[in-house]
Amino acid sequence: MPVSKKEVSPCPIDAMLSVIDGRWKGTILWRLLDGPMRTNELRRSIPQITERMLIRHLQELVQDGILERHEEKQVPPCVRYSISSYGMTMVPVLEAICVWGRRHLETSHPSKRERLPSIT
Amino acid sequence: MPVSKKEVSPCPIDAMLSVIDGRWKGTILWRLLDGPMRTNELRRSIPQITERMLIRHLQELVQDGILERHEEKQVPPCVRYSISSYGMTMVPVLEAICVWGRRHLETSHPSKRERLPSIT
DNA sequence: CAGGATCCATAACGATACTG
DNA sequence: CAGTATCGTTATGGATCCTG
Repeated sequence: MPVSKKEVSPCPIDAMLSVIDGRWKGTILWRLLDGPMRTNELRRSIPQITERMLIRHLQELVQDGILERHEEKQVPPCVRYSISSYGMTMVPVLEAICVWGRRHLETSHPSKRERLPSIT
Repeated sequence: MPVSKKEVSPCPIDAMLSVIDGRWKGTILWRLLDGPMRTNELRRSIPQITERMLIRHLQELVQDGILERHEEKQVPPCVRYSISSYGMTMVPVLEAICVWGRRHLETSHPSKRERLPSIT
């Protein structure tokens, strides 16, 4: 087991996790995989999320370059969020995560001590 | 955009995140990708981690079936952790995460407001 | 409708001392 | 060496009210 660059570099797993981590980010991305959505549309589609957390997470995802925010100047405001082209590079990984996650859900493992289910 | 089963099932992304989520789990798994390690060995390889969190995370990962704990009965104790065969099913996904994470680190995105670097 | 501002609860994490 | 126990801190998320 050779000394790898692990010795000196930050953990890339964490690098990605830091982007998709947050109580609802996984769910938000999951929803946006189907296409752009408006803020309220997203909110309704994730019943348990609060206004605050939705906005917060959306902003962070935008900051990280994963999402794009399209605002149509008008009253009342109309904002649409979509996965950016950079965010798209993450999609295959997200899908792999989905696949494993789905199997894990079925595998009905003893300890599901967590955040699930996020959508009921 | 058809109505998918998303309407009724928990989010599979979260399902997987719930397993690898935790301040140091990503890093721990990342290290174990190279092979089994002893508790203290792991600890030394992740300087900033505290005893408590290491043990906690290891236990959770074992509970979730991702890790295996091999204890050799002797004094002083010798415990080795390794990725279980179930955990192995997750490895390709972890690797995909690593690949994206590495690119993301290089992409030097503006907001790296997070947990990084976890290994200095 | 989108989102800012406040206030609060608590889960997650960290430091440290201790035990078989 | 591996793991417990206790305690303090802080980050995260939640509830609510408010505004252009």
